[in-house]
Amino acid sequence: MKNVRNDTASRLKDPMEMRLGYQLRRASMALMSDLAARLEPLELRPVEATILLLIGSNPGCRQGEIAESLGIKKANMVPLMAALVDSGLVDRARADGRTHALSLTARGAAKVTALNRVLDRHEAVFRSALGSKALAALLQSLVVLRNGER
Amino acid sequence: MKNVRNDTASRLKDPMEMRLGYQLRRASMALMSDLAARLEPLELRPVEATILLLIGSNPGCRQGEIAESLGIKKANMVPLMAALVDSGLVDRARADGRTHALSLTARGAAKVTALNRVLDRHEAVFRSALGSKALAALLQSLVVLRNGER
DNA sequence: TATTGTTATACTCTATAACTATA
DNA sequence: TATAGTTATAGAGTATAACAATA
Repeated sequence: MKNVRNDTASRLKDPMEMRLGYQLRRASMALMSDLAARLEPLELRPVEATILLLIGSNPGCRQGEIAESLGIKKANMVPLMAALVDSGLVDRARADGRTHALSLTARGAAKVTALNRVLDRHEAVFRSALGSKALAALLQSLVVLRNGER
Repeated sequence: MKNVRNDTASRLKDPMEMRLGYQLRRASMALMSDLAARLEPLELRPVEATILLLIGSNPGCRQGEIAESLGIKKANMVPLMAALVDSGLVDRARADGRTHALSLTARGAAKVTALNRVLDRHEAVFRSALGSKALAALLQSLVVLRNGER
């Protein structure tokens, strides 16, 4: 016997069980950690993956637009984008004197193809755990939470 | 006119719109940021708040149990707990030579009371945006995602 | 010998202010 | 004068390894 207080496994009583924000965060962490592990073979982190997807869907976009869309400060985009350009996945073409038009290179596009396959497999696990009805309701609720916050 | 591509506000097309993990993370961030702002008057960060709640519900628990329950490495609990003890919210009583029994001080208990009021107000905003049926389904789905991850 | 808490440390993420060069 | 991108930097958050005291 390991513990006096509790035969099963000394689990603490959890007062956050009914707290929406807490459960949301823990669920999000579970998915993020699964995703990060699955992206490792592609040598991508989750942020880099979302940036590539965004550029792929919006060729010619600016760095600041991506930052705004992802909720990242523009200052923090600099090293992220530099890494993607350096590894030959993103092309940065001068648009005017202060803006760059971003697009995927051939290697970047191939990476996005592989990436989407990984994402599909990643999501399949969790989608099937929910069922399609609960899944649709969940996605809907998440949008409400994200937009109705203030 | 600000932009050539899009009259409205130059919003990028969002390929992550249907991605569960992404929406989960963004919704979680929205709630976390609202919560952090509401906790500021109490001089608590979200982590500290959850630690206080956990100690309040599990008087006599060990530091390592809290770390495990919250998914925090025990090494990172040290400065967190030290701060809570230093500010007079948590009492650390020697249990045996290597463990401490944690409990709330009177000030800590009062803080938790105020904290629960803040949490209730915080959640009310988001709960009412969803409706009680969607809310119950959401909480259920979050638990499934968190436990069925592997 | 395994466990609890600790130290030291490094790496990532995030936030702010100030700068440049262009528009 | 405002904007896009950049630099530098500071603060959180998180991860690992190694250690002391104790069980």
